Amino acid sequence: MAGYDFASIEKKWQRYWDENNTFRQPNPGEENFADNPRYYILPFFPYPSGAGLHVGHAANYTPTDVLARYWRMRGRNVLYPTGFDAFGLPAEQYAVEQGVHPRETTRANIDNMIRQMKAAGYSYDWDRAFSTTDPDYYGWTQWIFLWLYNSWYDPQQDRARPIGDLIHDLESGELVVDLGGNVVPPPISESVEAVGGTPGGFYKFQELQPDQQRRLIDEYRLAYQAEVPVNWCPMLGTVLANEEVTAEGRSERGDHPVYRRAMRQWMLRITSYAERLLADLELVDWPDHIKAMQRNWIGRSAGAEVDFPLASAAGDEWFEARGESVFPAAPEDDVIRVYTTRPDTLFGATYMVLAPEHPLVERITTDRQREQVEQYVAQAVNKSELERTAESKIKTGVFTGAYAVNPVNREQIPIWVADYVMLSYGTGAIMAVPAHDTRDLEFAEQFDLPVIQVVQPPEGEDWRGFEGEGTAVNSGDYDGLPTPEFKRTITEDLERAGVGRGAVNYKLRDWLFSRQRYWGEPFPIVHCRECGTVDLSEDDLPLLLPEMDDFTPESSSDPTALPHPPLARAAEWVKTTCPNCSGPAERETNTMPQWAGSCWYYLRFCDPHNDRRPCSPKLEKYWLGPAGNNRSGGVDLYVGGAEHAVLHLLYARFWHKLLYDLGHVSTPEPFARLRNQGMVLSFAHRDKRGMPVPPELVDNSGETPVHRETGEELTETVEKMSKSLKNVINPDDVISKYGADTFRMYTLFMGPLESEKPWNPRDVPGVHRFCQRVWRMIAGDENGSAVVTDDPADDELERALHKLIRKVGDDLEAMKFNTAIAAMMEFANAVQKAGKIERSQAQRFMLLLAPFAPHLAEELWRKLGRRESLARHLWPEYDEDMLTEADVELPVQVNGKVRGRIRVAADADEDKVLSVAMEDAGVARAVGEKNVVKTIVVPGRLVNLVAK
RNA sequence: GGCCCGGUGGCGGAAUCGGCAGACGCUGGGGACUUAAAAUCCCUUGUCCCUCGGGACGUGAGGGUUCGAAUCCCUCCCGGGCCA
Repeated sequence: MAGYDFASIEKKWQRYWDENNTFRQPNPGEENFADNPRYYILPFFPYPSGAGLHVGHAANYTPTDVLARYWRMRGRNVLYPTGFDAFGLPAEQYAVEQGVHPRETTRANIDNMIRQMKAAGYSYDWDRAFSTTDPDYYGWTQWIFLWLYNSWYDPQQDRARPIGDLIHDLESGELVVDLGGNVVPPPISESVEAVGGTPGGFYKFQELQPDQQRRLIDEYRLAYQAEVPVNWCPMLGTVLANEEVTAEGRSERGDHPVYRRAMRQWMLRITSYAERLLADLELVDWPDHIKAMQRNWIGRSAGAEVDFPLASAAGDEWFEARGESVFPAAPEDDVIRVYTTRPDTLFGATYMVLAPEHPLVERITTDRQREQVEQYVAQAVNKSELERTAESKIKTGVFTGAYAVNPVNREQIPIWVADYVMLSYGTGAIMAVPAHDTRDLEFAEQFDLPVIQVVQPPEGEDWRGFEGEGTAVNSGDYDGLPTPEFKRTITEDLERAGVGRGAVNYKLRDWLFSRQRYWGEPFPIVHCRECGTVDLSEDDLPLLLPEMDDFTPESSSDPTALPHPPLARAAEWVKTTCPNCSGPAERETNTMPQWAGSCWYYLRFCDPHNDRRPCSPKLEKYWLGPAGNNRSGGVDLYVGGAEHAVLHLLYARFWHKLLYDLGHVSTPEPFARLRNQGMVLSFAHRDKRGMPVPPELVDNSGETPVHRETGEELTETVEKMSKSLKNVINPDDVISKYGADTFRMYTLFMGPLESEKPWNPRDVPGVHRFCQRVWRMIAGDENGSAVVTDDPADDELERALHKLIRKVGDDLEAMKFNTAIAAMMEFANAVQKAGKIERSQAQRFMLLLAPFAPHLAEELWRKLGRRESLARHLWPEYDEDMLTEADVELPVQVNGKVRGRIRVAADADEDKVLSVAMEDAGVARAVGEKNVVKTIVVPGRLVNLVAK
């Protein structure tokens, strides 16, 4: 009898699965497709790195693999793919460091990760795998970008539409252009006639010059170029997203200084979707905290926009004129527009603040203040947003010398410049109400500005700095109104007076979509001297990255250095002809950010080889349409780390909604159900000096861990795995020592999917022992023979097996892998005790074990006389009658404390149960001389007697 | 500061429609097998008291509701996450 040789068993079955395409899932319409209900389960695909797979990946891939295998055995068509998110800064930096082209490092890293995934027995459909760096894939990423570029958001229909529709509506006069350059429906005809033929303040599209027309259209595209303040990192030679910048204002990657600079960049108009991204969270089954983070990030607030005219420009005439017109779409040049969530505190506005980048700053600053203001602005713009919003008590700012008029009481208030106000939030200017806003109060105290109470807080609270709701005071006729009512009333009044209107604001900003790096998707865009920015046609995709020997970015320590994208050096590639006029033109040399490729990969997996579109509508409907419990449509189960709670998940939702609006997908949300796996931590040991000690030098045999060589006592902590702590667990090591099945089982047995838990090397052998025990049960070894028999089944064990079948199934569907394994261990212990297991019982047990320890289960299945793989064998059924027993044991409590146990028939009535309970010796002793005044019988659970 | 999640033996964790706290695994202790060890198997392992029958205490702390609370409510402490 051979022992449990996991290494050869696992290799054998991995080869078998590969050779037999066991996990290949045909699409509808393909050969061998069976018309079954689907299950689409997707782990976040990995970013291939030189370090390969770590146990954090396994915490995601193992549970999803178990479920994929389970649902296959439940007769579903399981779409269980993976791929690689391989463009971006980390891969490129790694390549630069290795001096190898990123294509090659990426390829090598992917190959290594595939090897590791196969070694862990993951049952992906490898036919569907791809990398975001494959031209066949990124061509379609570019294709989606073209749709972003060629679409606009129609607020009337509340959806994106082709840009051609906008042009059509403008040309036909269904839309006109107002003075502020906004596309609006034409004013109602009477008012047009009232001013005599030409609608005052509006242009027809045809009245604009061609280049004006082009600029207007460009302003409406969902992908557009704009001069925006960005995080410019000259050492990396690229701009960075906020999340790629640390709190200290340095690059996450490499820790280089990052500067705030205005630069012309590609942006995606995700803000158009803010409301729907928020509202549609209702449709999906996601963890509450992830939804909360998204809501937070979108940051919807309702309030009012209010115009404060400059004192120099505003007499009574200004207010009269406003009273007779409507609130303009854009404020005049001598008006400061603010956004506030608290219009009820307008009477407490004692000063105003402009963001340093606000265009008005330069114009309104008086000569006396100019030098000071300019100095201040110059230093403020280099600060990162994080530094500026950081909760520091010390506020900075400079008075401009100018004043504005508060529209509610016509009082003049000073205008300051301060960096605690962001240009990108609201209108870039605020009215400061120091009495009821902490930051305004800190600022006012710093600069000795007046503080006027306008909200009376509830009893017992200090009004100074009170930000909650209360009752109005010092607010003229509004005094006495509760905050919510005040807000409503004054918003209406402001609107009537033409100086304000209700407004909704979002913290969400448009998505900075360009990077000055080599390793990303090229933009399918050319710049033509005659035609301006021109998009490539679909037929020109994919636009391949040019071959470059030197792809390194231009690095500089000079904060004023200009970005030089590496692609700009590919002269041959850059030089092209304009698709529009055939004149000379240059290609766009920015590349897309790392997030682009992951925005739609879940869709491509449905139809990965399609060369005519990203995904056929038929396959999209089959794999992603509403089905069963999944009413919203989208991936049935998406599992990944919480660190992508906002960005990836928001970006992907945004792209999906665009594709939905344009009719390329049939549902509004991409991921119906989302779960986060918890982080895997690891024990770290340190000696007295605090130096990390690697695990092989730690002796755990005593009470406290000691150094194996020096005998020194070590401290033990649980921390994130890191090279510096020497506590990284390498899956390859675990698999070679214990096998993939043990590796998988331990990953699941550690604790619940969603909680963070430490990898404890001392616990792994426990799970391995279970695998050994199962092996011996069926195969036997030198220490004993197998206990499988063909004798008739033992009734008690049969009942235990039925309970196990139910338990494992229920736990899998609830994703409680750890308790499912515990139950299988209990069953194995019961078999051990019984000393035998009937063949069909052993077979059914193997089916239950198969999703968790597939190699072991396949091998033993075969040893039990089955010829075919069990990967698609039907999951065993349990019999409801086998779950109940004739007798039950009930604990009997006296005054809430267990004093005895009784055995009664499961269907015994209350009187019978009570009479048996009273006879129990322990119960009788506890009741003693007292009288039983109340009895509680919970059928099947317990008996409680209240004695006094 | 706000919001969310969590706190259970020596360790990871079970048990949450209120019903036997500590399943399962690890660790520790004892034993069997062995010349010995490994492997395997059996017993035991929350704390304290004990006349060995049992008893008291016990799920971060304190209070409450209830026949009964790890579970529900209130106050507080600690840890983690997100946002300010």
